[in-house]
Amino acid sequence: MTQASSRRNIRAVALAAGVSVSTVSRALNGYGDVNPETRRRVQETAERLGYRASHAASTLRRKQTNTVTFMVSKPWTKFVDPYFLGIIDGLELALTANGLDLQVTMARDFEGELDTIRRAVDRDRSDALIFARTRPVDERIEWLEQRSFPFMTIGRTLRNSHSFVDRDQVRLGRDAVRRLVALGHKRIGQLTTPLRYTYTHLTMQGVKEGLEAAGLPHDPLLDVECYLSRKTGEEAVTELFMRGPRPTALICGNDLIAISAMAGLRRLGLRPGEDVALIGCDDIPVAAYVRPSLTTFTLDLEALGIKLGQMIVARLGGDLSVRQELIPAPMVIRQSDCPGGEDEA
Amino acid sequence: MTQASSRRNIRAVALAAGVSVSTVSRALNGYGDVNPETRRRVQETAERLGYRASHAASTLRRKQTNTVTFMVSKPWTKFVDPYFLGIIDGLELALTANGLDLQVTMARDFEGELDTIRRAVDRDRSDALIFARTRPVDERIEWLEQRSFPFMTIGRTLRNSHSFVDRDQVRLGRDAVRRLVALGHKRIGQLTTPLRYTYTHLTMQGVKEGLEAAGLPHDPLLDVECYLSRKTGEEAVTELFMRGPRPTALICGNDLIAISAMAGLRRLGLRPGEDVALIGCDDIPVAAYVRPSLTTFTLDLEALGIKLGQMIVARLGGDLSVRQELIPAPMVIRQSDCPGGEDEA
DNA sequence: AGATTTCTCAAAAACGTTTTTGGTTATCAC
DNA sequence: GTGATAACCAAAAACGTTTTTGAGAAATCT
Repeated sequence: MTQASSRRNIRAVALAAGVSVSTVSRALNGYGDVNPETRRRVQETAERLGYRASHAASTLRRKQTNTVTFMVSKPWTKFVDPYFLGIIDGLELALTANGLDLQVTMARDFEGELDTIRRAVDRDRSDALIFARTRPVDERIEWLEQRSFPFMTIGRTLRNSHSFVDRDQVRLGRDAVRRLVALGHKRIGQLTTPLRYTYTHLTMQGVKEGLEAAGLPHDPLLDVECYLSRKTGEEAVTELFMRGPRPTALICGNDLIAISAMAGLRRLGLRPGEDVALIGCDDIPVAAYVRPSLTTFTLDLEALGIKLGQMIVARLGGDLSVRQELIPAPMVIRQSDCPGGEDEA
Repeated sequence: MTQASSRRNIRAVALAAGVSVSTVSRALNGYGDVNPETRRRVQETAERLGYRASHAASTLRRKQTNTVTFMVSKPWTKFVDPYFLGIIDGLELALTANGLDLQVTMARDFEGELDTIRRAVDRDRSDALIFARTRPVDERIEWLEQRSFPFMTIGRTLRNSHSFVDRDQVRLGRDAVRRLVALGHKRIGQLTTPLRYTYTHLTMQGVKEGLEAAGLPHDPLLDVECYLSRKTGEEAVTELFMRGPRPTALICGNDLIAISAMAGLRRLGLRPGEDVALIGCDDIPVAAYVRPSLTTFTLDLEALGIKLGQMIVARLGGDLSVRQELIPAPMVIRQSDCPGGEDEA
């Protein structure tokens, strides 16, 4: 009808190219059963008219959205951002290379996470889901496994029955201890990220293993959990140094904890990087510029994102195998990890 | 048919509730012409079956997606993340309160930006677009205006014919100068963000106005443009202090520039916050913890995001008026802006 | 009582694709 | 020359909604 040509839809293209609607579809989607010459004409016509297939209609008919959703939780938002965006970056690269769109969505709080997932899954808005900040027991994972909806996480759980990518936290913890022990430290404390997350426990496990390997005892009194919204490294240090035997070195759950801990040390009259050694994690942009510059662990976030994307692509391509990848996080040594421990001998 | 009840669609609900398909639709979407008792029964049935309307089908039929797209450009990614996520946070709040979904998408590079926009617009994937990092002449805006597709920006252009939200950069520049002048500084330099962006020019304009108001000359030799990926504050400071008359104070385009400039000053044997005053911008989390702690400008990002969301909601509700809002950025005074200028008298 | 309005809902059309089915023409083997 | 095969394409069904149209019943008015 006349409508067909006024709206910019597949019928308009068919009309203009002098073929049927189905031929246009096959031609543009690269299927067989279409003469090369016809295909060329159709493509040209579509180009000329500025036609692009409606995503909604196409999603409705095939039952796939060609979209992968990355869910970011608000509690994650404020402080660990570089972590987040670097991954997105690589992920997007791997997905678009395979004709998939990446979509980021956000959950306001922990309760909202499941809602957000439901909105994406039940309403057929995406083919697969990705999220991070996994917890030892994670109801999001249970929910998704139950409906066998494709998903992948950054981080592990206790059961680990699903596919994930994760930083090698245990090794990271061991490496930090080994470095500090080599520098002469004997009382090594931790300012940890929230215990709610699996990766905190894994790091702590690595630290414990490192201490054992060095023949040192693990004193739980030297560990403090930090919540960046409420308890910064500054406050944690104050608490830690007031309550008992003082550590000579601190392994910090992330760089912001480490940098704020420096401020706390100064308030106690201690010189970070001289009286007390510090090691951070994440290598945020300012880590190289603070004083003392921060020894920390870096991570190729884009590479992690790319790997993640490739796993998702394989999964959506029908590969149902469970893949679990650990990415090493190399230490970048700067100035905050000073020698220490002489005063104890 | 039997199919209708096996798939979880509107027909299944209609069947189970003993009403017609159209009644289910009207009942669930809150339209009139449906008996309260019937509506209750339908809602209950839908709930029981776990039914949610397919987004694709619903989008196809009404011609709206109920989705707003926020486009973030990769060049933005690496360094100014908190800025980005804070806004998203508020935006999402305002949108979901009005039944709209937020979707974030990413452009790999400057060329990719227009592609990304086209993908969202031409394929009917969203009802409105939001993006930041506007440039004085911005082809994205021209493209969207040409098709009168609803959009809103964070930041301005030269023409400013569209709706936007922006930080009051000019005032910010003036405030910084006023503060430094009051502290006795006479040679005030700038380490600016990339000149590609409008907001850089606006800040510089504010600085210029501030200098004029104080009766001080503006020496372009005191200004250096920084690209964080290549030229950090550290390198900019080195260049600046080698080439001529040295400033006694530096207004920095963002906090990371300021903090890396501190490192540059130290390399020259100067003490930041004592020999040279520094003012940053953005108030990133570490700003309070570096030494000297950084005087900078903060911004209620969530509030900005909320305002943005409300403007979008109004626009999609049919309000075509152009709205332009400037958000003040209060200065938070810490230690890096020391008195100065005595040695010049 | 008859006419008119209001209320409630069912039927069907439409949105723009993709995919299945089947038909026509050309090509080939015999 | 006939039958089979292959290549190409058109027609129509289907995806799951929303919205328009209109029909029947109940209530109200004259």
